[in-house]
Amino acid sequence: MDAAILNSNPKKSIRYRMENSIPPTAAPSRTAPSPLRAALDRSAWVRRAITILADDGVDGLRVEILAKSLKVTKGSFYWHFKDRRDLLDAVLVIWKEGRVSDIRKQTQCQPGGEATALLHTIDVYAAARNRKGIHIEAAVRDWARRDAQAASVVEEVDAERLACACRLFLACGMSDSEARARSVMLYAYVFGVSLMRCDRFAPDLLELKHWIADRIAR
Amino acid sequence: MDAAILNSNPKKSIRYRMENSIPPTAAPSRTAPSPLRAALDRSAWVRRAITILADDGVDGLRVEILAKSLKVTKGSFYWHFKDRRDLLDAVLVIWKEGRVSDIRKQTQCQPGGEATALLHTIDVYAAARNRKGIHIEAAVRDWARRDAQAASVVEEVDAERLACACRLFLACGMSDSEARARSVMLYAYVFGVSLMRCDRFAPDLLELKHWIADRIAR
DNA sequence: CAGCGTCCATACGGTTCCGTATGGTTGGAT
DNA sequence: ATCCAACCATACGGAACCGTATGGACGCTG
Repeated sequence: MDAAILNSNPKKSIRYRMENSIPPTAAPSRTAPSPLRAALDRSAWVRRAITILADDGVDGLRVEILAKSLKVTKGSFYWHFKDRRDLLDAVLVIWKEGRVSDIRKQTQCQPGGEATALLHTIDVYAAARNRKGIHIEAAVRDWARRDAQAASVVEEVDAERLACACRLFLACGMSDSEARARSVMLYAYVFGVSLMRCDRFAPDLLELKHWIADRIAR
Repeated sequence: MDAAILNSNPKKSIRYRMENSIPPTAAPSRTAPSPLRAALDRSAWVRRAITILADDGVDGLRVEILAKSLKVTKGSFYWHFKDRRDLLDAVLVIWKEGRVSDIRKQTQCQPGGEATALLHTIDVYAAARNRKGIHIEAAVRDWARRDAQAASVVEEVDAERLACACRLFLACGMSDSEARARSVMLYAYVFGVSLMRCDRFAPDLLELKHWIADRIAR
């Protein structure tokens, strides 16, 4: 609701062939044709970029590396994107959309099922199985420490997640301040475990996590 | 081609200064010579390197940037360090020593004061006041995602911290598994809050933090 | 078939950074 | 006075990348 940043810019699909000042004249022609070798589109570049981001961080996300990863040259990249910054912004938009839709899906529940939905949310987000998502999350958060745009996106995602959790806590009958405190505790814990290396300290990590989740949610 | 023969210096294979962090206790006559412009030593380089690491991450820690930050050229750097990796290893050693000694200092207490020591530890580590330490922590942890050496150091630091907290919980009379679970929850929370941007969501963050700390430690 | 838009390859100049080679300066020991 | 070791500057080759310029292949359309 309060999302002030609406990304409804219709001119976002400008191709960057030349710096001619002529905007695309509507171009109401049909969708992408299908040549024999499937042409890459923006989303394919962004998807692969997110994979590289997860592995190597923002500073490791280089256009020539990315192009080589897609078996093309950067001549293709600069047709789809104005520059590297343009790619990074697109990555942030896609990541934000995915995180917002995901947290809404994870926290939706029937009336009365809020407590189990909370435990489910903690379980999903604190699980080590979704390693790629965790790596992306860590990379974006580290990126946000030095980039204002990334910081803004992280803040919006955090706000959405906190609001989703808070809604569940409130539905469980908690006070406003307790619901907010538990929400902060929930996500702080979830983000924290993804950073820690406690395998040696806690061989029974799964049981510990269940104990902790129970203590956060109830 | 035969220019090496003209050089009368027989040993020129190693130009950079050896020996890592152990101060030379031998060589009694060798005190610090004080030229007009104080010469840099390894620790000065490492200290400044950690500052840059906090701001720009590992990938932003470049030897030419670092040298310029110290008002010298990299010719000086390569006298003190074998290469960039040598500097990074030294950074890890110094960081680890500092974190281990710090957590031991924070968690030491008189018998009977374990509960307050726990609250104090949470308060110190979750406080946003030590911003530089948080940034270093985040940078090192992100670094550890792609570097085995850094990952090893992070693991050791985490193990030491978990052990320190666990000791306090055990002294409070908790069972072994509960003490370990609470330790994991404590540090996961502490690391997590340092990553979150919840100012907008929780204007009364201090009260929330106290509520959370009480719930973790008690 | 001629023309145009789409998508990609190639080539190039420029910047940043690494690591090495080598020379210069300084202060203390001999 | 001289020599040496500590410490730093300068210069260089090479690699990795960025962004631009330009042309080519290919399919669609008039």
